[in-house]
Amino acid sequence: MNDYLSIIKKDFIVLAENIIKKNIIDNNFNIDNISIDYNSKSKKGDISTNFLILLRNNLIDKNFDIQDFIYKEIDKFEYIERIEISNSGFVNIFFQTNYLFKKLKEIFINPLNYGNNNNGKGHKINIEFVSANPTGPIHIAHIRGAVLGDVLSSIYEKNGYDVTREYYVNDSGSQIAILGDSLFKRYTELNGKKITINSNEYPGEYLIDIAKKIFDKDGNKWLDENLEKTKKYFCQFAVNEILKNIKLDLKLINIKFDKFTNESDIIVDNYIDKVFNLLKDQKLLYEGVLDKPQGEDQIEWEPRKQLLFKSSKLLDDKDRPFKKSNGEWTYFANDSAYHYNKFIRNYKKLINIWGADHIGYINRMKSIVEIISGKKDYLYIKTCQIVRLIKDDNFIKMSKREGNFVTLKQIHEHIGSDAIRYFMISSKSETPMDLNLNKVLEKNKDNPVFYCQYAYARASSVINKSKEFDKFKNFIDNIDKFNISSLSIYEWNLILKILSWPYLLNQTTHLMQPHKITNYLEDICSDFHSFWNRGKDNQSLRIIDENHYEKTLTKLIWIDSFRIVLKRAFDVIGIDAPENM
RNA sequence: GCGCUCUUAGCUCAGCCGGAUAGAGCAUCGGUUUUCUAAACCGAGGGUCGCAGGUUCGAAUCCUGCAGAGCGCGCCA
Repeated sequence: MNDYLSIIKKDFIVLAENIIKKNIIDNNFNIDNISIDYNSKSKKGDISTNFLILLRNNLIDKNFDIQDFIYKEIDKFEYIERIEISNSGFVNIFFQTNYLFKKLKEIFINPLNYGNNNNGKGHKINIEFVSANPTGPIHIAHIRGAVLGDVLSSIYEKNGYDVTREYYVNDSGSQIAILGDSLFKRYTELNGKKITINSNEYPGEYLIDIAKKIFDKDGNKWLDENLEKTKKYFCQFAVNEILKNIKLDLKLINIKFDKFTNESDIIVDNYIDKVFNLLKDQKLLYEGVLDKPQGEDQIEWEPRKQLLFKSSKLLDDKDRPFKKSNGEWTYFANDSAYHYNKFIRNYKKLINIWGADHIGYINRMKSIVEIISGKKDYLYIKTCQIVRLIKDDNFIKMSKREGNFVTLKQIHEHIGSDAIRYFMISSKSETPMDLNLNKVLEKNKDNPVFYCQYAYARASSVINKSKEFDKFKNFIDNIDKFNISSLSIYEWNLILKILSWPYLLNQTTHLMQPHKITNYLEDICSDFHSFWNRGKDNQSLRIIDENHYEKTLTKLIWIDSFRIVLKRAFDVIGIDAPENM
């Protein structure tokens, strides 16, 4: 990475290593603690660093004049204009403006890839997300994980990883059997029978539509068929239809998966035996009885002997059942088999996105993947807290029992793809989110999606305006005729932020926190709107000035690079970059 | 009871592998349009960073305890 922040950080590390070699500081000095602060409000320079404070604290000879030493060393950095050292020891760094503008020009070498890097070196990683049971449509509880997984995937791609977006289809087990039964009931209803849907069955009206398809195709033929054959048929038909609709719904917000893995295939291919043997060899399985859980409604609990996984030896707080007391594998056992399957597909790393209701499941899964892979942090699990919808100042009430979840399709019809995608990643996924459906539709600065897209449209309008003048038409061809003396402090501030995009993108990936991107967007767009309005009072701050070619050219260069960065950020989030609004 | 996650301005949230005076938007109040998009901008007020200790040059950030909220806790997935 050769953005200005990565470069200076690297140079500081080299400098620190030299200082260590010269026996000026002791071994307690930790290079990782060097901060490069480019975005704090309190900073006094272009960037600031705690470098000197750290050095001071680790001096071997307390009388050594480290400050003077640093002044002299940093003087050798050709891209630094000057530094100022605060009383507390922060080093405030000012860059050479020529250097910064040179960096700005580099953006145009390959604008579509600006900010991308190859840290991933083509390594394969697997990101599994959504994986909603194919028993009903995608709804509000799935959306946050869906967008998060997709955005994380695209971030990893831009960091040079080969990403597989994967969906695990739970197409087996008792819930699917119940689904098949519910569908069959709807089918008999179409054939004139009166039905009642039990509380554990699926009441959703989508099953009526699916039943109609079978009825249109086969008439009443299934009423008298062999029961086992019928059950199997209705299960499969239901899963296929529902999955088809899930795919269509996800497509509405531009989410596509590279791979769907069926639980039934994992079972058929017997991966579970492999995991079973692995655990047996390591003596991590035993027949035992779990303690009574302490929840409220555990009245019917009675002790039962079953096969347990000794997950408490690893990361978990208690052991977990691997087989049911009737000898069947538990869901956890099947899921372990699935993770084994992912492991042998040679991924460098697995990432799972889970809803908050699975938090209690994390440690057992990480434990077993540790056994499977032999690596400590092979599996990373990112969790999403719930989203509550607010409309007209009230929470929209949802009940699983009544099946009245707000579906993705409904939300999409209401607010559209851009708003869904933007808002779903705009806060830290581990924090519960309230989404106000009225606010996200507003076309004003209350709505950050609009606010950022509007900045893009404004910047585009200048670029388009410039094309009305022959001399500015192909300004990029004359990129070397710039004159940076015409730039204001507001513009330098924006240029610094534009140039921090590659660093930010890399940091976002490292921390797996896409909301950093929306924060960045709102920050840089706010500065842009602010600058724009200054041009109303101060003619010299306006971009296009027919009579001053070099000045206009220079401004067009930075404003076009601003557009490039916004476009890259929009691209990662997956929202539109409109030139007109 | 145990585990995990969360608690920052009236509201919604950033900031968290320790760093300078804790930031933004909304809401409230007051200003700015003959101009490249005012769907915008500028300014003001607003804080015991849940509480209490600890670690240190320095804590919203790390550790411990406590309180509150959410999720979960054997044959559901």
